[in-house]
Amino acid sequence: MLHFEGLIRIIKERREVLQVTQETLAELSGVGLRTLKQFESGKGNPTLLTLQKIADVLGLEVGINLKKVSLNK
Amino acid sequence: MLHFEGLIRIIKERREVLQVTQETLAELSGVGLRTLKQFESGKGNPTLLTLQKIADVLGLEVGINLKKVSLNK
DNA sequence: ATAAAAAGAGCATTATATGGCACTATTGTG
DNA sequence: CACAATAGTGCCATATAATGCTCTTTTTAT
Repeated sequence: MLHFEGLIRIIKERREVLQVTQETLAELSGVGLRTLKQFESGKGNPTLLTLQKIADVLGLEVGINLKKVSLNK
Repeated sequence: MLHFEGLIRIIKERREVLQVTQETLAELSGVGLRTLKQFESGKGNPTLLTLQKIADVLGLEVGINLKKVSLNK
């Protein structure tokens, strides 16, 4: 499972900025520690609900937007 | 499973704007028709990968952003 | 350099998402 | 209205996400 680099990066950075450990984030969000570790380490394919729970605690929100178009590719 | 109204609305609207049926979107995205139906009807909790596949075909992308702060409430 | 804290990984179990099929309901067009 | 197309649902088998436990690796602080 891979392709979630962007999302993962944002979550990790945000967690670090807020000085929250995986363990604390797991507790606060209600997501299992194992699940969080899996996701942050790039393995795993979380459900939308799991992602939302994590994001929520970090003051983030999951959204869906128009893709930015890059002309050349 | 509920709470994904926003995401669902965007996907449905976008699908309708593009005049794509659920069936076609399912085929194009590689996501099972059943899964797509579940999601759009507000039942279901798709994985991030599933959501990405759907979004991708519609020219959308899943992202995570700072929550907008509402002062009151 | 070492100890403590935090992050990652193997293994096993449980919960749940996926997806096919057949059927029903809703919507839209004549 | 009436028929066709599209959307939603029950049932069910299979795949895989979620989670806990234990252990290893990496990072951080002293």
